[in-house]
Amino acid sequence: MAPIEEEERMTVSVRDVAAAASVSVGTVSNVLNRPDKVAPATVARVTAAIAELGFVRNDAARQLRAGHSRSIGLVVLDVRNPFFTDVARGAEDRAAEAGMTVLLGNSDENTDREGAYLDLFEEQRVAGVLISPLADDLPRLQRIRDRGTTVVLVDREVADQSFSSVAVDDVVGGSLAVSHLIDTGRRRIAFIGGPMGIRQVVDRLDGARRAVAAADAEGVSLEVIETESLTVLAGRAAGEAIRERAASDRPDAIFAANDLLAMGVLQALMMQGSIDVPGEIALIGYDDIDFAAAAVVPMSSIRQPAALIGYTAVDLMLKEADGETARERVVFQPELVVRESTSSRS
Amino acid sequence: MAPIEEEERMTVSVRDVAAAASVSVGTVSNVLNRPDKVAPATVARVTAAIAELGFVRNDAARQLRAGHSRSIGLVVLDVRNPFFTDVARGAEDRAAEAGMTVLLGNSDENTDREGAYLDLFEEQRVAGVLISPLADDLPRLQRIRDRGTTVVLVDREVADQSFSSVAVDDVVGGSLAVSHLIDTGRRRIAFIGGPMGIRQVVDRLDGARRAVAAADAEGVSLEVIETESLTVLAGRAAGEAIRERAASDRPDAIFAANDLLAMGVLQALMMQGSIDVPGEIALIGYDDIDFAAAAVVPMSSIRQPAALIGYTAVDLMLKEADGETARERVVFQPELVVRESTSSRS
DNA sequence: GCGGCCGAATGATTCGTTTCAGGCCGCCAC
DNA sequence: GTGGCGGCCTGAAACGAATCATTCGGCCGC
Repeated sequence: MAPIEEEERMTVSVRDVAAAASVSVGTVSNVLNRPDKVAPATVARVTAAIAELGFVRNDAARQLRAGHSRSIGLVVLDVRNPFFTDVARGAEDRAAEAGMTVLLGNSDENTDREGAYLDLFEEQRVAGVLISPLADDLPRLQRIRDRGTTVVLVDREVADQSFSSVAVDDVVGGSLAVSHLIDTGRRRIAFIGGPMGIRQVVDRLDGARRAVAAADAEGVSLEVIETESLTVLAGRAAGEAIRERAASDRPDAIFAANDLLAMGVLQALMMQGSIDVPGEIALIGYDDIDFAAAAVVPMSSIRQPAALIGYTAVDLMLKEADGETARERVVFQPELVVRESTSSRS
Repeated sequence: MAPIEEEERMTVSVRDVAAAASVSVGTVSNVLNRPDKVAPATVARVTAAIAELGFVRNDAARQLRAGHSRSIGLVVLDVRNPFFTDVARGAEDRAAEAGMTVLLGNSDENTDREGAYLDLFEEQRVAGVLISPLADDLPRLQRIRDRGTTVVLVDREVADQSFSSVAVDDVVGGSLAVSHLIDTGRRRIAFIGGPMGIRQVVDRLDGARRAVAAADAEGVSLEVIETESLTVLAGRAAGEAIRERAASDRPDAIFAANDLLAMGVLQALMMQGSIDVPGEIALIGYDDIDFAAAAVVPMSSIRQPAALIGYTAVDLMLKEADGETARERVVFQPELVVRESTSSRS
């Protein structure tokens, strides 16, 4: 007895469509790609056959022939960070304009995962890779580029012109944040952020240091509290550590390396209403994510044009892939957004 | 004068590797896929050649041969909603266990974009599609399924067993939320959510209605305020409309269809401290995203096991694709999380 | 009536990988 | 000495769409 045929796995190919419409495969391909080159009656016949058979193009075959895909790879540090989803949105918008797609990879601040995505994207022969790189593995990116895949750095610059890049000046951002704290009367400032392998963190801290150095005020100190990641959880841990200190030993202002951290810090400080923000401690974050404005205490932050960064990154990638321009560096300026969490002590 | 050779677009294939290592292409493929079947010395030679030439597998060719890809498509309503990024994380985890990848598509509550992603995924011959469908275009999904792509519904059930699905009982969730509001003494309840094309919204409203009907209290009313989307912005607009009403005309409790909306409503109500939450109006959201706990007024919400939903969805997809089991429906139960935004009037 | 031309359609070939039926060789058992 | 076996390797045949040099047929102009 023959086994029951479970499921008719119908794989309809151009050949089948061609047969059904009594034309050659070449003509089917033309209908698909240059319908104006085919006689209207034929187009109609082929289209009907496609609909009837439920033909769906096989992208793998297309790509194999074309040599490259119509997708763009984007590797970000943390998808759960609204800043990066905004970047992704911007990238998607520009990609859609060019009829392309964005594949989103999440390195989760983890070198191995970052590497896995890079491998994947290279194997997929994506048109380009946009990456917010974790550490300084530029040689690797260079190798990828040398093998023919365009690479654009997101939120990261590199001194020589070896890559196109889109970034925001994080040193200026850090400086803006801390100058603001000093201007509103704070003196014992703490920077919370990490790991120090991440460039953004280092730059923002650098900016903070410069603001302190440049301050036209006395007795300004800067304490650095390193965290293991840039998440709400890490922020909460850091905040709890501060809450447990003697009141005299606490900073009177905190600059968190991003809003996620800042939200965690805020939660920890306010737990059981133990520490008043901004009365006792002022708090400023970075990125100005949507939720910052809706926090327990509406949070001051440094705004970056997230969607625009993504949009521009894809733009540069397309330009470079076209060989149209030389590599290009775009740098946006951050902007201070003042809310209640840094208002002066009443 | 010959034009300068701009860039040596080197496309290294298995054939080149084979030549370099003096073996056949079949052997190179074996080294790549079943190294244990190849003599150690040969493996070493081939591996060296791969490294030297910088060979990178061409996924398109692999896929073409295999007939299907090692990716899973996931279409969500809104990437900016942390609930969905959590679902995506869960899905990624399960996919990674199976050596597969998740492609994330964002329909943005837009039918066209949803359709575009479905087309794309089908052309890519993904192993399966997980979708949180926008409206009731089941026939379309059925067609996709009939053409051989496994489809799993996420956060959506369907009466007959025509699809595997993972969902949370939103009617129960809506009921939980409103019962809680009634239990804490609220009477004039407003439901904020929309568009009504989205099933989750309708079900949560349905649950709300049931809770009102079942209430063991007098004078309970339910007003429905429809929004255009489930975003912070839409919530803010709805909240502003309420703030502008005469105090006597305002509800004393609001149930928002998700936390994003709720955050927007909260922002609007508290603007200039005009309306006290929960004193004047209690507020409860849905999803229990991380930021809910850190809101101006820590927000009560209905918790769903987001990551688990994603994980399970991939799991069901893999099972169904293996033909291992019949289609399966998994339903999780939501959970009430009480915070300050619904505490009783002091 | 014929050469020339043009739009339309053809179909063999290509992309890079995996698979699979064989082939070769050395070794063991009889 | 021969048959059989297993380990290792080979190379041709797919997979499905796109390309492009050809061919076909009809029409115009002379």
